Amino acid sequence: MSELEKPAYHHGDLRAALLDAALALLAEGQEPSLRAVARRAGVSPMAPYRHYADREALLAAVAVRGIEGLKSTLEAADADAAPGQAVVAQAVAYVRYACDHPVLFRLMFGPSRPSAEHGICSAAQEVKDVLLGRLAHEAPQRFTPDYALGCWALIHGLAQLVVEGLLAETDPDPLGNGLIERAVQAMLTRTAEA
Amino acid sequence: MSELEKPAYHHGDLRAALLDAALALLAEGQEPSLRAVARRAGVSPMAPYRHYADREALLAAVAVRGIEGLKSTLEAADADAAPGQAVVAQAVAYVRYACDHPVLFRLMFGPSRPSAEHGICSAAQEVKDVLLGRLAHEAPQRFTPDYALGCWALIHGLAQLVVEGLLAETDPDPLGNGLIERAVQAMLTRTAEA
DNA sequence: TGTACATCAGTGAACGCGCGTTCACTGATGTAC
DNA sequence: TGTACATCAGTGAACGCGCGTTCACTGATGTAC
Repeated sequence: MSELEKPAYHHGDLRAALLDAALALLAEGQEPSLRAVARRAGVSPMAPYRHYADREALLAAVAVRGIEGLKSTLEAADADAAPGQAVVAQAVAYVRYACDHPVLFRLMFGPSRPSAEHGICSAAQEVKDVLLGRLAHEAPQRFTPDYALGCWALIHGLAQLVVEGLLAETDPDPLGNGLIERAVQAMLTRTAEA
Repeated sequence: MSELEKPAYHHGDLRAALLDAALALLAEGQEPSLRAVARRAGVSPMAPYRHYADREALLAAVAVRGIEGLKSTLEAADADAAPGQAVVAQAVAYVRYACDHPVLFRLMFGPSRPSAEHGICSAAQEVKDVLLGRLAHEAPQRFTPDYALGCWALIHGLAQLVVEGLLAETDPDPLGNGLIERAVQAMLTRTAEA
């Protein structure tokens, strides 16, 4: 029918379509400006303002979606992991997610990330909880808030270093050659220092 | 004399002055665009092109200077640290440096960081070497490349999380209340897992 | 010591760009009677 | 069931902005003879 040919004046679910458009742009490595997102969604530059207060609000929604995606990825890795290997498996999944979606990853955790009122802070904390959830359950005696933060920082730092290419010169393929696993293993299996 | 009043047509050391101008802008939290840097240095928008090929080259020079600054800070912290506390002391110094210069820190390690040919990759690796230098010397048996990368990632990740405000909701002052020390300590003093 | 001239280091106007956002609008939808 | 009208969801032209970079230039410096 002509329903399919002529784009409806009323889009139906432009709100979601805008999010998808932004994610598509990010997947191509482009910064999702308001205009670019609207263009991608096949809509005039002003249309997004019906659904988002401004540029920041739209990007915040995208960032939250990215964090949801990371959480799902971590949960899947956690479910598939052998006993005692949950943290290492999730670390690899974390870094891979960052590498697969570098621009999105920066938006989620980087400087252009919109401010706290959009709930990104707590969404990020949930990432930490997912990361450490199984460990807290399996080995509660060694699980402390400080340790949890340390693990998150370790994994997040690895992801940052890899995604920004800071290891590229010495190590071109840290996911492929097992460097990530080994670095995490090395940090988790140290004996007491003092 | 009038030497001091009228700005010389030939600046003298515009190259260095441009770097200082960029750092001053960064210290104020502004992005140093080419035009803004020139403006700040009291010079026409085109003047920087005498000294830097383009925007990227100038920012790369700024980033390298930032990395030098971080290295000096780490070395000072290392020198002042009690035996066995070098890594923790340097972690605190690392995070503090990031908090003191958030925009510069992002430029050094973030998405806008110019690509590898400007030598930032290797400069970053030197940061790792400074971080782990004393440990390699004091306890060579536990020092491995994997462990070194893990330590760097841990500290770098903490700095990222703090500077981007991702801990702000649960922990408003992680440097003041010792959270950083405790998280690093917790990671370094674990007993073997398997 | 004086002069001609090449080179160096800056100026300043202008370009085209994409951006976020404003404004007044119009076509489509839904609801009350 | 039909109609009037409010509301909703989009359009499209225009704004002012700062940006990186181009171009042709000019004033200052240094060097060879």
